[in-house]
Amino acid sequence: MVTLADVARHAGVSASTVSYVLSGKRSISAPTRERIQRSIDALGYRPHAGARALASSRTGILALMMPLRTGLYVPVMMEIAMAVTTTARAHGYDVLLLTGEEGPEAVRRVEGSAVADGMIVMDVELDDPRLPDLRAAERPAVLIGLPADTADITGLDCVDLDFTAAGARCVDHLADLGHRRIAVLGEPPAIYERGTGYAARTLAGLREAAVRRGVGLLHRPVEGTYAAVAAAVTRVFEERPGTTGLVVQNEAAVEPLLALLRHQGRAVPEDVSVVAVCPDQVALHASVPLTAVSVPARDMGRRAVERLVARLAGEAPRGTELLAPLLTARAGSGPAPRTAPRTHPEDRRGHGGR
Amino acid sequence: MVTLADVARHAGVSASTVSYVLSGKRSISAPTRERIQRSIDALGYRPHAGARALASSRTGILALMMPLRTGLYVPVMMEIAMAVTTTARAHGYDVLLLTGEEGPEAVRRVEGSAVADGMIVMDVELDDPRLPDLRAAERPAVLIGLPADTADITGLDCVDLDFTAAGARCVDHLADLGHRRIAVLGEPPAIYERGTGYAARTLAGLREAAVRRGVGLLHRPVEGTYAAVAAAVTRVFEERPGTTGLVVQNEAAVEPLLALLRHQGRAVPEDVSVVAVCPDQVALHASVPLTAVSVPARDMGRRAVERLVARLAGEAPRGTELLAPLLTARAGSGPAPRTAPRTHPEDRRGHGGR
DNA sequence: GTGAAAGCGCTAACAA
DNA sequence: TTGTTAGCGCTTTCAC
Repeated sequence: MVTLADVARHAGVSASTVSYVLSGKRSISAPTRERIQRSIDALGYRPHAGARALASSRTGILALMMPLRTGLYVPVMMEIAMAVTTTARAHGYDVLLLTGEEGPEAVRRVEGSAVADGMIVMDVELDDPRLPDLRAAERPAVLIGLPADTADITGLDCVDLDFTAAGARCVDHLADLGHRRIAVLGEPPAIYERGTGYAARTLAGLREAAVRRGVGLLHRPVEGTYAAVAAAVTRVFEERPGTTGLVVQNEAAVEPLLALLRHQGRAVPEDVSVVAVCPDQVALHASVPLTAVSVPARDMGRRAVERLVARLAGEAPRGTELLAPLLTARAGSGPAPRTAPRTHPEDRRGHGGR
Repeated sequence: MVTLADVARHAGVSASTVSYVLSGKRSISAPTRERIQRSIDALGYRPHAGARALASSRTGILALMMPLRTGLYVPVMMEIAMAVTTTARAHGYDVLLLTGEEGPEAVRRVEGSAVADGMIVMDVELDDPRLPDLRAAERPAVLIGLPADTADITGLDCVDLDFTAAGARCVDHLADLGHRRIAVLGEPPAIYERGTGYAARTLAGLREAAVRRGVGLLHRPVEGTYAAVAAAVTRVFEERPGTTGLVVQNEAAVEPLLALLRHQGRAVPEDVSVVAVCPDQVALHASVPLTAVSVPARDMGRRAVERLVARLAGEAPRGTELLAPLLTARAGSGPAPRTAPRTHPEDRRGHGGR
């Protein structure tokens, strides 16, 4: 293995000079620097990560804590992870992958063994058990998601989509189009029960806007299966026959929903408008391109890294950063039908796949 | 920060004794070991990862190189990554996430800077540019996927599903049910062009079995959009009207396909049988539970880590391990219809969503 | 602008 | 069974 000492000898300088060429923390004369650089290239030298970590107490690694028990549809998580990784690389960092299931222990492990310089935590719950350890930690952490308490005050650093505004935006869009009765197909019940912040905040935004705009709102958590979606939608139309607007926040439910509406003979958007809260790609590739508030997974991952790197450089103060929701109108939504939609004979038949 | 020396002082022993308690590489008397353990707990000591890496030249980290440019549907990649991470943890390793886009340079970086003890490489292409560096590396690597040349001979270590057998299994299943004309909806053209091994191997298996069983086989690469699937399927039924068996190897195409068949009035499995090559979860949660050869993502990740860990322990020789395909029959496939399916008026209409 | 040298915290011979 | 000690390869003060 080629060491820094080898490079120094080859270039006829001292070890410290080589080190300073690498770190740029000292001005080096051009000739010396070039000579050293040639030696580095000639010998194929790479600094030993462990030695560097020991001497400088900086590892060049960011830990990313990612949920393990995501269900079937995980593009958002994946996109965040990849954005984190590429952004980190762009700043000279590598990414260590931790599973959320390790819980607070993983936080302590990273902190105690100095295996990473800081961490990014995904899938934050309203009352997350990792928060105490994250607050106590020396190393900076950035959360993707918001816990229940006001993050600013408690010294945490958060990045997230403004889901409250996103929910409101969906209702406003439909209300602007003349829809008076809206139903929401939400994430599976387990997500709400677990205390996942984004789901609760979206719902709050939906409700606030519904009250403000004077439109009726029905909320149904659903599993992402065809049968579950069919059951929920059928009930909605039975209980609120005049429903013409649908909001979906459940990636797995999007295609089942569209298939079902087609099956029931409800045209989108002529009879029913559908607005989704999901990644742009999902909305775009659906069998009917959907109007959607996009979940900017890439931006979230990127911003989280940028904040963390800034903190490591001693720059930024901590705080909460909410990304503004962006609604893109597509074929899935249109003006509310002027007359109540005709009765659908399918409403009385059973649905749910086969 | 608590160091090993602090623990030694607190317990009244030498540093090496503490080190040996931690590593278990030396027998320590019970009283001493317990006393030291109490000191460790009392002080909350954690070994410094960098110091350990420097002194022992072992980092306790496995690098995982993962494709970045996976399309929309990535459950398989995600599941492998998570299986790798949890299995690695179970063996005392952490996982460093690298993007495949870094290419051979990432391999050199890991090798040169000793940031990980070994690596796992996903998304291996038939003639992968990373192979030379992987072969030259001191540190062991395990590939998930097979390159073109016989891996055993060239000293690489591979884990993968036996996709050739998987393809054959699909055709055999349909042939056993009496189907005589089979069409394959494959991955997007780019996947084949890129030289991704699994797609080519599956196709080889499909073709071999088709010849062996004397059934007709049509192969169509498709993008995972409703429009693309609709176009491909419509063409298939026009060109081979008697087609009653469909094999899908394209996660994104599964739901569009089922929706389209429903739309065309082709009952599954009465008119058309559908067999998929995909993760069990995808097959199970489809709007029609599909007969499928499951891609055992979890097992692949687990086995890759186990092999790598064995190599790091100096045990195992390198070689290729192909996991046997397992076909699970579900509602999506049934006996071939005895008469040719009726003509579908939809065949003459245009499809493709909206 | 450059060099010398003292660690960083741990492991693993070598000694006892 | 335990202790002593020499590094591991790099960073960074201090000195010139």
